[in-house]
Amino acid sequence: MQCQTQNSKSLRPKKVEEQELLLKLMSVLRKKGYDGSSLNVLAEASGLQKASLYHRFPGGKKAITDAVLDFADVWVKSNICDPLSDGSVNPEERLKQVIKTIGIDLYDNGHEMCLLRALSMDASHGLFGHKIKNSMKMWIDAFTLLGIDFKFSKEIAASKAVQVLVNIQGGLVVSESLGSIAPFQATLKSIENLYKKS
Amino acid sequence: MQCQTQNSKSLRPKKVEEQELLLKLMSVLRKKGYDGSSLNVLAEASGLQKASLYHRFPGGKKAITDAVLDFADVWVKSNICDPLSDGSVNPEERLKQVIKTIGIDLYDNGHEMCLLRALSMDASHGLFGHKIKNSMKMWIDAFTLLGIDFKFSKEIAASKAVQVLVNIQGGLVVSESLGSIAPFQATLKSIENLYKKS
DNA sequence: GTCTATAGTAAGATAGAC
DNA sequence: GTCTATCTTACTATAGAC
Repeated sequence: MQCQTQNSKSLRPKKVEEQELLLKLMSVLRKKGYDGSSLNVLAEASGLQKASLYHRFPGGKKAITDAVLDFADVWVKSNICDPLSDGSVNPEERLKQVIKTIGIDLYDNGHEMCLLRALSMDASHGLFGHKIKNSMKMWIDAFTLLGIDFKFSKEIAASKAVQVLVNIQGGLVVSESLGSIAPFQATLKSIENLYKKS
Repeated sequence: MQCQTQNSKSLRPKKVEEQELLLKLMSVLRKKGYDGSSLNVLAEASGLQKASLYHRFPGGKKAITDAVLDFADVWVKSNICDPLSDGSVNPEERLKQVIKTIGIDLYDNGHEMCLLRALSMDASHGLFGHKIKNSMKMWIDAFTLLGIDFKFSKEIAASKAVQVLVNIQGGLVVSESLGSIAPFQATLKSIENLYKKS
């Protein structure tokens, strides 16, 4: 996910960095969804012109969204999934840290939307349904492994993992609808309780 | 919500019933969201031409969506909120029946989307945010009253009501992402457990 | 109340200069 | 690699006949 090809000389128009470009494009897709993210909007947000976006992503809007989905997957794997199964930390601490990452870095305390949900409407679900499903599975598998480390059975761990995702997604939707981050915050708290041994 | 004005004579082109018209329009908005619901699509789904839709809804797409949101509110009030506070039935039975209504009639076992969520993206949130907030509050207030009938404190009842909405919304999102109704079904079950006294 | 036809605008996408 | 300019299509919205 770094810039691999930088022309050695003649850097007049200066290539926009892939990573920050994808971040800007992702920001638009999260807010506006697929149908609402026109190339005009994507171009303005990225600082490039439409034709430049087509040069970077010859497949147009679909290719942009594919790249953003892959970029998000890499981020989630390294910031959520991998920390969740880091054997050098105890499960309680892992969960606590990851919930913090989810709340702050990923969703900005409930102010940011979920990319997968933003792409869940008819048109984009048809185009990216398979990737969305795999990304969601990645989350659930990671939390299932955590549940097993908590000594829950495989079945209980899988059930709790689904509940985690339901709580995150539902908390985001309700918070946005009400215009208050309180439901999302309460929901993150309740996820910790899901794994409390009692 | 019935047809109030039917021309006594000369019913050549036959007016399309308001109720079934709104149902067809709502179906499109739920699936495709605001940006994805073009007037061409809305016209085709409704069986009317674009110009006829403008005649019925002079404000265009925004007016259509406003009418659909009002229509949905009436449905939810009479099929969800009112039954939840029906004093002639005990709270346990009320909850059971309403969960059945939510699961089957409203969301078709998790196959149908939530209208409020479908309208939650940037553009439509800006236009209908106030109505979305009020509709969501209506749900929460109704479940809060139910919790009070269950003898929970006002605060606990309000907290449980939010959890109900979080579970419904989250269950729908996760079910759609995974392409399986199981998470939504499990989520509805867990709502009943929220009100189990023990 | 519904229709066909059309105006005006914004969309996705490409060609070619620098 | 980025840009301006342009093509074609789809969109919102309106005019006017039946």
